[in-house]
Amino acid sequence: MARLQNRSGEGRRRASHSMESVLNETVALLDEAGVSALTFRALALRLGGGVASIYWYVASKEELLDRATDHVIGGVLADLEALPDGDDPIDDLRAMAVMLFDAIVERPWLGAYFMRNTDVQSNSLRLYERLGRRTLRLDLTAHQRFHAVSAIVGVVVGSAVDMGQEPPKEVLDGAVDRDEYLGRYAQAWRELDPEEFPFVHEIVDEFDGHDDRDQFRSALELTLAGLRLQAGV
Amino acid sequence: MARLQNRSGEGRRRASHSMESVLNETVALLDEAGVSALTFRALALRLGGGVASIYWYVASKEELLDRATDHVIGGVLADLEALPDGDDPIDDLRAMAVMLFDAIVERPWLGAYFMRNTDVQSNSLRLYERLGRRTLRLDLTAHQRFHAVSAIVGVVVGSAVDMGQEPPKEVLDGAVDRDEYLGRYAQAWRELDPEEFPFVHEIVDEFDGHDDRDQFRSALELTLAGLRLQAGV
DNA sequence: TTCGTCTATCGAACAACGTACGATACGCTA
DNA sequence: TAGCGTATCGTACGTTGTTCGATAGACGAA
Repeated sequence: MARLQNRSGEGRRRASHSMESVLNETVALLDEAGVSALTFRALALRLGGGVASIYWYVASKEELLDRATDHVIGGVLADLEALPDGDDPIDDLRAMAVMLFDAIVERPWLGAYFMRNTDVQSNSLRLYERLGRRTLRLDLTAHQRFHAVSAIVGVVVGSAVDMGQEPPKEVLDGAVDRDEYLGRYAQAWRELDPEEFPFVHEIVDEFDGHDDRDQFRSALELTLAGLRLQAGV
Repeated sequence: MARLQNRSGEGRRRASHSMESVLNETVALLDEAGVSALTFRALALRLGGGVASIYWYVASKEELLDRATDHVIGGVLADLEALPDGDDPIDDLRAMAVMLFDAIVERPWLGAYFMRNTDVQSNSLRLYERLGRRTLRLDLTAHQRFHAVSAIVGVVVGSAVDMGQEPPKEVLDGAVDRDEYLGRYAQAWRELDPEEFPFVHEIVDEFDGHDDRDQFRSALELTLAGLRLQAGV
């Protein structure tokens, strides 16, 4: 039945893709509706082609995600390289970390895949290099340098993973906004026994309506302060 | 055909579960073979029952993972509460963070689910409270306190997420051990252009065969040093 | 006992997913 | 025109989370 439509002449055109278009549509899909929306079928639909075609460009979904991640990290890297070198390496590190974090805030799905496989993600490796290079002017051992950069990346990723969790669908639908969602948790916390949860009560107002960027900045500041101490600058 | 076996009299006994046994087998499955091995069918097999029975205890896989996580966090919490209060709150915080981290090292799957939903994960909330309470004796604002505890949890989770990634199956099978796996990456890095990747070359020997615990401890130390500075103690 | 009700279990089916396979269209060179 | 490498696609397979309706067992009321 349906086969008759495929006779040729009148039949549906074959789609024509490219690595670029595949990655772009993958990223668009991830941006619009999160990781759970990225399926080979949905992606094929967007590309106007068949499901199996995608496998010509990518061997698995894992590789698709790695490549999509590296694709957008490439953009972040370009922005990062446009950043001028300042006098203070630690200030530079902060600026870079904030930039990376902002990119992940814009695309929360990044957090889960960033830096997962530097074979495929060559831009991630370049970004790691870029970060680390700023530590070369600090008075540290190679050991300390390695750990310092890992710590900074850890702060970024750690904060980002928190936010990378797909919010409940009520929030995704827009039926409930983020502040109200946070507020519900805050309310539940407020109803806890103050004797048993003194700390939670102390900070519940801070938690309610808090900004993820502030939280990240504070964590980063602590790490950088520690690093500054270690480097003696 | 197969239906004849189910006549009764000679038929298979009905299984009898409990929330405890469901969670225990879930944890056992996760411990033995990782998140990808946790399927309702595999779990049902272990429990000696049917697949649908699990849904009497849990509404979804997500809830199963949340409850399983909270189940083991309960144990960690007990260990944490056995820890004596020292003179220095920051030393106490370090001890607690290390304890939590060690628990996640033992069960890498924990990292991905810990603290995801404090509705279900009441033990995680208690653990958060326990951590935060140590900051009450520091000279900080509520704002700073909130961020400090978030930062510490962030360091733990951030380090743990790195390690929580399921290793390639060659490592899981035991065909390749972790050091050799790290070594391959190190080798690939060593073959990069030293002009283009000076930092990667500087730290490749540190990366090769590095201990995740060291890496975590260093990151934690930086954060705690920053916190100590902030609190002025 | 007999009935009904509440708890718990289970087989079977469903839709959606990642993936494999074989067929085939298209553009090029010989 | 024939052949070949590139690229596309319909289709099917096995596995997954989840749903549904049936039903077994325990226990108190009649």
